[in-house]
Amino acid sequence: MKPSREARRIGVKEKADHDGRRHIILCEAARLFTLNGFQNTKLVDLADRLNVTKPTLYHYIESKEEIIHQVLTIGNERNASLVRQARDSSESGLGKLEIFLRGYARATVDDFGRCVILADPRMLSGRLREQHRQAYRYVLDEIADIIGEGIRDGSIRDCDPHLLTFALMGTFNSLSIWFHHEGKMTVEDVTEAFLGFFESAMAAKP
Amino acid sequence: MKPSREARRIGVKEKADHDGRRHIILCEAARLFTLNGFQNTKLVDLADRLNVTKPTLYHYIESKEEIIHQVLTIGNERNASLVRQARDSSESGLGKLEIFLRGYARATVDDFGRCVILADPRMLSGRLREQHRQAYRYVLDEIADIIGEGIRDGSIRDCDPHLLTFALMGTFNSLSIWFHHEGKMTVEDVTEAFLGFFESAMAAKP
DNA sequence: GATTAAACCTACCTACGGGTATAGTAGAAT
DNA sequence: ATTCTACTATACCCGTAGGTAGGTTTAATC
Repeated sequence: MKPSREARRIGVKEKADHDGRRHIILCEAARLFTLNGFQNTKLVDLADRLNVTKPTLYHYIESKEEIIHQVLTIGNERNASLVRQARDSSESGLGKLEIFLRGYARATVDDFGRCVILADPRMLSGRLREQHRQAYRYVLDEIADIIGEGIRDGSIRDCDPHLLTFALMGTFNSLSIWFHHEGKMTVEDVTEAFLGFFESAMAAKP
Repeated sequence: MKPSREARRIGVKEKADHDGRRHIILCEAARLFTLNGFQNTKLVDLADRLNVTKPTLYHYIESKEEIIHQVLTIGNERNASLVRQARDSSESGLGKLEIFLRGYARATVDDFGRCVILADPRMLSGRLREQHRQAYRYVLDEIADIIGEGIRDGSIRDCDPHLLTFALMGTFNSLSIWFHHEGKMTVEDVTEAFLGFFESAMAAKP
């Protein structure tokens, strides 16, 4: 007497092909990771959320580590794309930096962005850890480059570009910890306030 | 035929009474936690580092969770003490804020300080998590208070105290991730640079 | 309506790591 | 010497969670 499996096969979700479902899994994983942390998120939890059992997950993914890695890759990719978008604009260094930061702030408060910031890379082993480290590093270096450009073109006050990068990223990354969409401030509000705080660091002295 | 236990009982370390040894355990734990992460630090690793076996550890501590909690408590205590120290000085709001931040920067790059920032409180369960949350929160609220005081006494530019707190703490907390004592800059160097970045946020407009 | 491939499930294996039961030793006090 | 306490080790338990073997359902296709 099978328990009347009426609407089975809903599983990972009605519509969507293999890759589509795989992506749904990653989204839900990112959500759970930010919600409960990586180590606290069991594969069964993930499966449950998708109305599926664990082995079904393994139809779409190779291992838990792969899920984490994929989530981080998606996040890193987007950050990299934001950085390119800023860099390829025809603004001054300062302008590019602001373009990036406004995009980054928004990215930082969604599930993938949060994972990138909150994930402890030591969770990953060997090759994957190195891969993530490089992707993360790439963004930081590009920002430092943009800042350097701003210093040269006179739009940003002279300073150590890497230090300013760390300071800015530190501030904006903190969003992923304390910012919640239910609050009274929007990400945009906070972003403008943050940019204001760094006014003197970023605006060149006459 | 016992394996010639020459200098045994060295264990947790020659000199030091019970509480002393307990503290040594916590120090080494903090070191390993910052080095390898919490979840990646096995109790056996900790025991090994102290030339002791796991059961010996349990002579001094109740559980792994207790170790983590104690480490966090030590870190939180020190931060609280820094905050009080700043608050009880007779400086302006801005002066107090700077006193705190200079102390905090130094605290942030040692093992206990790093644990406080890098630890995922979700690791702790129930009461302990709440306790840590409150201790952490206390520091943030006090800083916001100090900033508020600075705004009122005219030493700090008008702004949302909580937002400035998040921005500052975000920047300084990032130290615990990327700062290494082997680098060419000292914490003090970085601190002054960071304070410079926030100059316009913190210096009141005339 | 039989065939097939993708999707899915039940039931299991296994490693790992926190924690313990138990027993033994060192040294101080009696 | 005996005994007591603090300390340490060996050997084990056991829950948990990642991962798998192998069979079943679904739905599209012939």
